[in-house]
Amino acid sequence: MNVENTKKQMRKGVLELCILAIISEEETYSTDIIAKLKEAELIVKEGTLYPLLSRLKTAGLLHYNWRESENSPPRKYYFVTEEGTNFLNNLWSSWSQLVSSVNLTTKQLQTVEKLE
Amino acid sequence: MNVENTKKQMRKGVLELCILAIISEEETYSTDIIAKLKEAELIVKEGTLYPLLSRLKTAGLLHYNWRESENSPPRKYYFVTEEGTNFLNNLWSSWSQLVSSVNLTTKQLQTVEKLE
DNA sequence: TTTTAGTACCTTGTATTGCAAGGTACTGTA
DNA sequence: TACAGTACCTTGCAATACAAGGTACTAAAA
Repeated sequence: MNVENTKKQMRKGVLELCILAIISEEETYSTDIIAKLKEAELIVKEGTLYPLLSRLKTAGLLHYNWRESENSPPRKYYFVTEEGTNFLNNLWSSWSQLVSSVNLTTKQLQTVEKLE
Repeated sequence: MNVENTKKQMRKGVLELCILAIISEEETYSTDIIAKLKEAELIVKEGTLYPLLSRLKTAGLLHYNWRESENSPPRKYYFVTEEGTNFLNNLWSSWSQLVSSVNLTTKQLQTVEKLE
């Protein structure tokens, strides 16, 4: 049992929220999504992102348009459907509730942190 | 793809943090742990908790003492080892970082929330 | 023309974990 | 002796992050 591993596990389900949030802000494509996640210090690999986008697409939460680009192959620009927006809102409230639950169970830790 | 399911996925790894935090606050046993999680609106089933406690025990992060109890079978009272305390601190900082990453990627959503 | 570098797309298989569903065993009471 | 309540545990499944591999397009260099 090691921290790095648990760190990965903690992200399960959360990436969906982040990726939907990013796409809902602006139509975008995979490499750019990875870059934006990286800015927020969330390192996501292609092998993670592509299957995730496919799942969201299949579930009708995302759609995409092909767009040409200079000096590179065409890109899939994703956007969030109405259904996707609802889902995103639900995810957000689930996440908010999880954060508040964790805050309650880790009160002690937070106190220690403040004392330092 | 449904919200309930993703909600479960979001808990992966987080339960370790919460359970270690609860035990670190006070020696306690499984049924009581479940009750405390429930207070924080985290519904955890026995089939989740027992394997988790076993893993943490095997990894040397937890130990336990048997204690008699009135009107019921003996209980395993768990406590966090020194190694477990280190691990807990690492989990806490991973969690804090995840929260801050999610906050960054979902800025838009939070703004919407405030406007309501 | 051929090769290389960069970008963009995708798939397969593995490890991990939450949980449903089932079970055993101890205590005190009816 | 039977039952209810508590406490413990196991097996098998579903879901997801990711390592590791691959294809295909563009443009510039050899």
